[in-house]
Amino acid sequence: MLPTPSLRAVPFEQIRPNGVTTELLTEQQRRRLADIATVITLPPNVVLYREESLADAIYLIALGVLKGYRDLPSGRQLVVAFLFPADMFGLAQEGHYVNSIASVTPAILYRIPLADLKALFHHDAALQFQFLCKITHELRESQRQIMVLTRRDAIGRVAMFLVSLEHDSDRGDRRGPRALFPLPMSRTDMASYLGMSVEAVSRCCSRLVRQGIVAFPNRHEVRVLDRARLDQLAGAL
Amino acid sequence: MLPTPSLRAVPFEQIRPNGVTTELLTEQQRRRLADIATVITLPPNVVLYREESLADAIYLIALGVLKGYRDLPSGRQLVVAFLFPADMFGLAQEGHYVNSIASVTPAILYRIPLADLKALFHHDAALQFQFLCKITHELRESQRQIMVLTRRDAIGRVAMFLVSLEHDSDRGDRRGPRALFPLPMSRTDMASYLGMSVEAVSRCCSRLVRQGIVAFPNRHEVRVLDRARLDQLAGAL
DNA sequence: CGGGACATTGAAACGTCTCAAACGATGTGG
DNA sequence: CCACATCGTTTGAGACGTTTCAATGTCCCG
Repeated sequence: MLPTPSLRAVPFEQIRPNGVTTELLTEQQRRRLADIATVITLPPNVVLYREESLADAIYLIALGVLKGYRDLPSGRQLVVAFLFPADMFGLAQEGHYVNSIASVTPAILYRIPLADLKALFHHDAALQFQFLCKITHELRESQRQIMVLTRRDAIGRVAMFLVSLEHDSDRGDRRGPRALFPLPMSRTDMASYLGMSVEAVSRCCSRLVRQGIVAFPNRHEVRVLDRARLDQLAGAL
Repeated sequence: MLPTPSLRAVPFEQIRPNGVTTELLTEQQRRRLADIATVITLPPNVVLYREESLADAIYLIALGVLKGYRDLPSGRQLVVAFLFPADMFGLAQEGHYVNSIASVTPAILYRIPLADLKALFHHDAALQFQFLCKITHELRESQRQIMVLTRRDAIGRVAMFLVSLEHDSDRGDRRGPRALFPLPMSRTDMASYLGMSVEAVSRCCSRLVRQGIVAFPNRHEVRVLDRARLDQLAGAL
C-alpha cells in the first residue's frame, strides 16, 4: 500500500521540542493531494523529462532517488541536485522546466497538475505555506551544496557528501543514523555533483578506505567505520 | 519617495509575451505589505543579523546590495549569495536565521514580521503564491551558482559572474543592458562567492583587461568592451 | 598627509585534471 | 552455461592551473 504524499522540511518557526526534520502535511492535506495526483512508477536510469520541456505538473517523491541535472554545451552532464523521498521538484520557469530529471533507483512519484495544485492553494493557505517551507528548505540544501563546492580539498567534499547522504537515507524510514547506508548513485554522478573528475572521486574513496574511515562492501553501500574522523573531515571547512 | 515593496521573479506559468523578468505584485498587495513593513536604512558594510540569531521577520530589498554569508570554522567567510533590489531574504529554520546578512552598499529594506506576513498569506493566497515564485527563483539562482562553481577554469567563472551581475544591475531601474555597470562588492567577496582566492580573482580580471574584453575604470565599475568574447567565455561550460 | 585595509603582481608548491591502461561487474548471444 | 562485449570503476604518470607565501602597489578615510 502506497503512503499518501509526504513533504518533509524544517519549518520557519520554532515550535517542536525535538530538532528533527518532520512531516509537514496533515492527513487531510495528504488525502487532498492524493486526490489530484497521478502515481508514476519509474524503472532506474530513465529520464522523466528534459530541461526546456513544457511544464504543467510538479512531482512529489514517494519512493526512490532521482537526480536533477543540466546538459552543458560541452556535452558534460552537471548534476545540480539529488532528490529523495518526500522531496518535491518540477517548479517551472515560464511554463518550462529548468532541469532535466532522471531516476537513479526505481522510483514512485506523485504527479500533481500545477493548475489543480494552484486551485488547492487557493482555499488552503496552510498547505501552500508548507510548500513554501519545502522550497525554502531546498534552497538551503542548495546553499549547503555551494559550501561543499567551494572547498578546496576533494576528500573533504566527498566526506561532506557521504555525511549528508546518510541523513537523507534516514528519510524513507524512521531509523536513526546507522553505520551502513546506501549510495544509490554512480561514481560518475557523484563526480558531477561534487564538481570533480570521476578519477578524483575514486581516489578519495580509496583514501578513505585505506585510512579506515569508511568501507564499501559493494559499490552502492557505505559503512562508516570511524565516525569521528569522517565528521572531522566533513566539518573542516 | 520610497517605492512600495517589490518582488521580481520569473513566474511558473507562461503568460507574458516578452521573456523578461517582471514585477509580481499588484499595487494593492504592495500597499498591504507596506502597511505591515518597517523601513530600515543601512550604511554600507554593516551586519544586519548573524546566522543562528532569532528570526521573526523577513526582508525585502528596496535599494542597495547585500550579501548572505556563513562564517566557517576556519575563520574564512563564505558568501553564498548576493542580494539585490526586489530580492527577499530571511526565511528561517526553526526560528533561527541560517545565513548572516551584511550590507555591501548603502541599503534600504522593508522588514516584515513573519507573523503578520503569515496572516496576510492566510487571506491572500495569490500573494503567497508570488512569494513561492520568488523563492523558487532564488533556488534556481542558487543552482546557477552551482553551475559556476563546478567550472574548472577560473576565468570562465569570473566571466559568468560579470555577466549575471550586469543582469542584476538592470533591476533597480529600467534600462537595458549597458556597457558600463557597477561592481559593488570587493574582490575579497567576489573570491569568496566564486570559490577561489583573491589573487586568482585579481589575475583573472587582469587577464580580461589585457585581452581587451573588459575594462575597470575603477574598482567598483566594469565596462564591457568585447561582449562576444565575454559571452563566449561565460558560456563555455 | 599618513595609516591601514584592500588589491595587484611574482615565484614556488601542491593537488587535481587529463590521458592511458587495467580491472571488475553486468548482460547478451552463441 | 560460458564467452565475450560493454560499461563503469580503479589505478598510474605527467601536465597544467590554482593556492600559498611574500612583497609591492593603490585607494580611502581619518
